[in-house]
Amino acid sequence: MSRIRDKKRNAILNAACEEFANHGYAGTKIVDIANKINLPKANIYYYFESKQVLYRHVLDSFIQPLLMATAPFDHYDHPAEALTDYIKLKIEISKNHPNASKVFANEILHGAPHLPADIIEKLTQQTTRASEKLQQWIDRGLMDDIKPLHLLFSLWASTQTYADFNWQIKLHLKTERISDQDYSDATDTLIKVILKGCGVVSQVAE
Amino acid sequence: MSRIRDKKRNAILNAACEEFANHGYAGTKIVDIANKINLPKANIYYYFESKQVLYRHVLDSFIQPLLMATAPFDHYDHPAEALTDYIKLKIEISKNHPNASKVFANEILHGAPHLPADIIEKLTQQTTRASEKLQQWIDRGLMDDIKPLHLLFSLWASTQTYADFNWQIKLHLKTERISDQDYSDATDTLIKVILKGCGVVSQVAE
DNA sequence: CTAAAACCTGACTTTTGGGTCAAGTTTTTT
DNA sequence: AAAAAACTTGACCCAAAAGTCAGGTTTTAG
Repeated sequence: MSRIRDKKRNAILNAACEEFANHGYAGTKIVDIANKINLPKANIYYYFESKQVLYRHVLDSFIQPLLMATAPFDHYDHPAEALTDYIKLKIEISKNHPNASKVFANEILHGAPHLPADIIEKLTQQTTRASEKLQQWIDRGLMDDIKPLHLLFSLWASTQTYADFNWQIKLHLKTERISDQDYSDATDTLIKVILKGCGVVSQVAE
Repeated sequence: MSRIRDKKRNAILNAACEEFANHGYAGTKIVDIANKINLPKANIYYYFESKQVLYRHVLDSFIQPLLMATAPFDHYDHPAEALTDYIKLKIEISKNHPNASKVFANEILHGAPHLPADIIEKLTQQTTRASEKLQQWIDRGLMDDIKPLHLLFSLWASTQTYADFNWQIKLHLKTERISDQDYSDATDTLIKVILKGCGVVSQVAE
């Protein structure tokens, strides 16, 4: 049974993701995706009926993991653990899936013109849940009285930036590639500042 | 002397900025910019010789204020004041110039393909200066030992997000327009979390 | 008032890039 | 081994969007 299909489709999706990440939807040419993996353009159209459809498949291919990032807010019942893990997870995603993050960022930046409604629905649900969890912790005195949504916006942006705006990060770190050490520094700095900044009580103290 | 020129060029630059912000460079059509201000397309070409040139002028028209955001790091010699003012200023910019911020964000997101070298140079200088200032304050014990660059990345991202990703902000705040109250909440939350998170000593205590 | 300069624009050309297709080759199935 | 199915691709088509221009109108300078 043809495994060629799966293999090729995957190669195309990967190349497409990179192109869409670097040039946006409108700025991406099918022929560039094709060239990147040494295929004639027509071959792309054998596997994906249109640019729109290809883009949708790219979105689908990574959207689930991205939406899963708020999981720590469900898994733990203490802000120290949850915030720590959330930051770690989000930085990890920025490190390992920068292109996916960029495509997603592009989408949001332009008002989500291609995001299917069910994805948007899930996005709001995740955020609402995380926000409610934070409010509970605030009410229980486990952290300072801080607007949960604004904290989430800040966390989201601060972690996302290592993928979305990695050009700038590299520029200022004066490096060609953001190193493991840099990601580690980013994670540590964020965890330190956010936990202390939110007045999260140490877990053992509970 | 013809003031028509200045007036029209300005109207075009504004319309162009909004279009470029919402659709990116490649996704923006000259005819849409023209329609937005009820001009025939050819009129745009009377004032700007090409799409590229128009885009450059849009960048030039707002880049100076954006680069000025780090001024508080030069004006003050204490992290409490400097960080507070920087956050206020950046949120103010996100509030008042969301389109400029978006165009800039798009540029960075895609690896700054159109940013002139001198702008990039200024950008790194500003960041370096702010970073050095932070390090001095850390050395003088005015705040915790935190990686200055990563703190700056976080601040930049957290404030920028209210312009760049305002679609998402609106979605989660369940509002059509981010209100003054929301911007105020954002500013307060950020100042509170960051100052405390960085262990910035209160100014009077010095 | 008039000539020059600046401005305006409908109709046009050119370029770009998404999408198609017919005529192949390769792989799979029986 | 032969038929069917899956895959491949060069050459093409076409719509959209960038860009041009000739011949007009309006504004400005003297």
